[in-house]
Amino acid sequence: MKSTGSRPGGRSARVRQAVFAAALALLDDGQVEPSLPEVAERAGVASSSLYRRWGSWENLMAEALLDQSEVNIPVPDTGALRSDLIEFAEALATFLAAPRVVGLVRALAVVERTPELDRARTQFWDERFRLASVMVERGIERGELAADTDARFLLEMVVAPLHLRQSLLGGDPAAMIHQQVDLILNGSGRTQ
Amino acid sequence: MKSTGSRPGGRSARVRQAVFAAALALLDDGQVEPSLPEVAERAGVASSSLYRRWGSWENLMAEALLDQSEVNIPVPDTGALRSDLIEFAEALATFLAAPRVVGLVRALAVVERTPELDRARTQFWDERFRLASVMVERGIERGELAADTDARFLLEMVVAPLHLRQSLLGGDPAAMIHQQVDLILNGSGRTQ
DNA sequence: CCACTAACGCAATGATCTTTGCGTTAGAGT
DNA sequence: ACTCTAACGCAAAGATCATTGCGTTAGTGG
Repeated sequence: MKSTGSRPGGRSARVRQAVFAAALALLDDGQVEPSLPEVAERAGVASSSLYRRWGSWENLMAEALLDQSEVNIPVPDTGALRSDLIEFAEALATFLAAPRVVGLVRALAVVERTPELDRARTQFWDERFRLASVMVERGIERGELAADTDARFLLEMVVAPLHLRQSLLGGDPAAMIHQQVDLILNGSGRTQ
Repeated sequence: MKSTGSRPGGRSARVRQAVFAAALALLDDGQVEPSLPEVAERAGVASSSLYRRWGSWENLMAEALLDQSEVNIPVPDTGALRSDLIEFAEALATFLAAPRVVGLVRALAVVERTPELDRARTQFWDERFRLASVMVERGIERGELAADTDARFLLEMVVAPLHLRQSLLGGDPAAMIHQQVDLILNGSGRTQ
């Protein structure tokens, strides 16, 4: 049979990668929301292909996001939870200020809410929180936190203020990291 | 003399209000970033007037934001800081889910950063945190918090996770409000 | 009440985006 | 190797955005 399946191999894959690379490169150049024709030209493909495939910049970004897994913060292991969280938060603050990441986050915030995209976004964030959770787990093993500590919640408390400042308030996210981590650890019913 | 001054009265003021109302109405309809012609048509004015006056959707939003002060969360006074913060956070969570607010927040997050907009945004947030600070001040007066408590920081810790879930993560912001407030108060070196 | 003019509306223009038909190309299946 | 077809490129057509010149309107100041 000829199959009814899609065709993700070969040429399509090359176009896909070229487009993602071009899109991210435009973000790096400071472009906040490039048009599809701009992306197409930079990628060396026809803009009609982009319109047919993604339809909009937001949809393209959402896919590029899930594709490029280089969107990661290194998880430190300094031997103590407090310094781990501070180091992680500082790396995150720097990371969030990069043009590419600003563009990604904006796109994520604006993209149309479809069931597929919701699943993609959930998967994206779950994965990142899962990676960061090892810091909390090590903290629990060292006895710095109660065994039933909600790692996801704790990490949300760490990253949320950084995101808020970066995307809305506009201040310096890094300025309050120590204050934050101290508050969170102090309030997390630490055992020591 | 004939003066060189501007002319903010009468007709101009009517156009201004009509445009702001139309812009917010479009946000209510789910439009994230309406074009100036769209706003103009809804407002019943010529689009050329919008281009001359504001030049872009971003500039228009900045002015509309500062003009429409109806963007406020009622500040509760229940007699205890914990219940004040919980009530406030729950109202905020509901508020953030309203289409108009989703639009405003998205617009604020997506808008290009110009010096004017930075000032407008800073003023906007300063004013809102100032209003909410009375909760913290009353808490200090009641002896629930240390006198040198950083009200702005504490409030950022309250609102940040709600914003994060609403605009990025996608979960239910209200689900963790108690957990949040307990953590924050517990970690704020409360005196009781 | 009259003169002045900032701000407006209208309409033409050019730029850019978006859609669409059609022929072509290059992987996929046999 | 050969066939099939999804996805692509090209280019035309239409839609929308953005700019600009010019006449008109309605507050402003005397």
